[in-house]
Amino acid sequence: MDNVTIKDIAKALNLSTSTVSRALRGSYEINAETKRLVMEYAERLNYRPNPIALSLKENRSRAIGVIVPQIANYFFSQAINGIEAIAYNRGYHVIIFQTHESYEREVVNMQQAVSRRVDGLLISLSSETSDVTHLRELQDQGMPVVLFDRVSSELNATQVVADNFKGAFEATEHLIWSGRRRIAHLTIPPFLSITQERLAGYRAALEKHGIPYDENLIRYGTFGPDEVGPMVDDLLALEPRPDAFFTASDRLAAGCLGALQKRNLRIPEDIALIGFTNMNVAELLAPPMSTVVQPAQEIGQVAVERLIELIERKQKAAPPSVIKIPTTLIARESTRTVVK
Amino acid sequence: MDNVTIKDIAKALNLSTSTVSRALRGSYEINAETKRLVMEYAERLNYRPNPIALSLKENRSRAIGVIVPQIANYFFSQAINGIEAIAYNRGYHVIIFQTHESYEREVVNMQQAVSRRVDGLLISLSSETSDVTHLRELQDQGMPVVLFDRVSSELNATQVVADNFKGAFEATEHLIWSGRRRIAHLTIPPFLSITQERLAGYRAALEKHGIPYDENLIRYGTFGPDEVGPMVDDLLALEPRPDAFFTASDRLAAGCLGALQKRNLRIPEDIALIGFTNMNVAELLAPPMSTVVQPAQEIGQVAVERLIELIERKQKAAPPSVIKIPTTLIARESTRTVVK
DNA sequence: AACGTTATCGGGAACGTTGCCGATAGCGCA
DNA sequence: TGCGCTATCGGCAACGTTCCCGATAACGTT
Repeated sequence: MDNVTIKDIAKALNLSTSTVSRALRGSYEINAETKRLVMEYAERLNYRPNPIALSLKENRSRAIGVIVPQIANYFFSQAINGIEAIAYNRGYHVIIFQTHESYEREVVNMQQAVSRRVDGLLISLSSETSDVTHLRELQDQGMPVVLFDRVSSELNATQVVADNFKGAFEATEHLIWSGRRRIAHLTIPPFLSITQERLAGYRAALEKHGIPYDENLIRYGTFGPDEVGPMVDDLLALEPRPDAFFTASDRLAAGCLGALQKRNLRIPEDIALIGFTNMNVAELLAPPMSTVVQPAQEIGQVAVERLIELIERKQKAAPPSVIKIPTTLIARESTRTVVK
Repeated sequence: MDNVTIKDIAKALNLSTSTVSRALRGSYEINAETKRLVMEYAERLNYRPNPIALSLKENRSRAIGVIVPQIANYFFSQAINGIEAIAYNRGYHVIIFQTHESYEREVVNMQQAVSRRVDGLLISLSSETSDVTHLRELQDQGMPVVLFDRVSSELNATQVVADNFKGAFEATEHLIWSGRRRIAHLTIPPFLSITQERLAGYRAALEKHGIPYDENLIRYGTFGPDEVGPMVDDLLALEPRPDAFFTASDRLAAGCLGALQKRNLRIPEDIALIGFTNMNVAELLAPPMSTVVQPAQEIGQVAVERLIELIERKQKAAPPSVIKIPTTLIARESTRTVVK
């Protein structure tokens, strides 16, 4: 009852494998009657071409490797959702790898993806990754690579990101407009390009409104467990105390909110809070949290579209570029203007 | 600079492919010196065996197919997280398929997974799936299959689920203990086994406490968009009005919370709310939401462990069984006892 | 001296598919 | 009659790997 091969059909019908193969792909040089015979028999036996044999022959797998730090993360699961949907429609499968924020694991995953002969690679860098030579080598070997979200400017590859500068600029300006002037920024590791872009947006907004930039207000998380509490305490101890927190991720935003609640600080009266996030329950939090929404699914879709383009038109590929997907600011209770 | 094969090594070293192959796997019948030569050369050229060729030869792919309704969902992304982690350690890769709650898509995905020659299949049924003959046929063909979460009792396969009965029982009893007696249950489609189990737990708790079961209090969602609002309105119009909502999923719980807030109903004063969920921000909601926590990651881990066991010891496999992973009730503000 | 044993290696088939090159037969045409 | 053309099909190699079967030489044993 096992897998039917072209050979089985050939034997049963007293034909050669070549004939069967060509009949199945509707070649013009096969007699219509023979074609019908083969087709019917194949249908009856539920013949499915063996993609492994095809991969071996054509040296391609019709699979796309996706390397992300973590699947169980609002942003990445939404992005993968977008990726899978498009890939499916284009006849590609998606193989998932998690780095768990480990550089070493990222390299291993990359090698495994390569040895699996994926046709292309979609990657969002781990927070430990500061050196991208492994990816550069991969590119040099001709592997189509597209980065998304956690990208690196040191790589000459197509990159798809949210418009982090603009998003951060708007978030910061929104806080300023709502009366805050001492705005802390809790963010992710500094060598990630998205961190730098957001920081730049933050600084630009401060500058525009004549607020001096204070390095002490910036804190870099490391994705470690339970690190948000101490960071928050540290910031609250500053003189004068910050009157707003702008966080760079879901995890930091939620962590901040929890930490502030535990310390009995009122939001937005004592401290305003806005996050860079994809949480769809932001509105249901206490208080409803203002957010800069990253279009995670769209980022995934655009990234995989570009990748497939690279795969299928390898020669005359569009030159590498950075594609920015606009973010949306949603103001809620957590950044309400408070009259003192 | 492309992929080195065993043939390249053989040619360069003036050996046969057989010798190289055996040298690389450390066969005893190869001269130590030759072995060293081959190993060193392979190392230098960064030789990696082609897994596609291996797959073709061994008729296995070292890949596991995972079919879920949606990746961008707290439960499933956590489950996939657990799956990937274990699979990675056991040398398997994970290929993701989404059904988007479509039966048709589920069948197609299954066929694709088969034709990709996955070594085994992990599946959580779509909400449209009432007929499981496609899976039964798959099993009959000898494909190892493990179901998780959305399982079907009509299939003689290993199934890994949360202890839905006990979880629902505890949730309901918790509501009763906190003084509620008219408890509505918003749940998912009725032909899913988890729905039935939860409903049974709910009824058992009611019965234990002498509360009559009222069919009108049960509402079945269909995963459609914006369906929660009308369901809530409908329930609120009942006489007497329910004093508690027990929801069966993240989406329903969050939807309920939002709908109740919009209708200016106080939680827990007017209505208590408890969810079956995996949201890690439940504590940060307004009010902090009581939940029955499903161990999503553990469910994924156990499921993939069983699957790999099935794959690797196909003959003397453990008989199919239903594995229940315990849930945890976390009581928060949303179900606080209210003194009237 | 004849034979068996051991150590070491090569040849070739096989996994399933495709595609290049032929092979054959029928037919039209000069 | 002989040539070329077309329609239709088969043989074979190739993709990268493993493994069964031999092959060879050196050596020990009777």
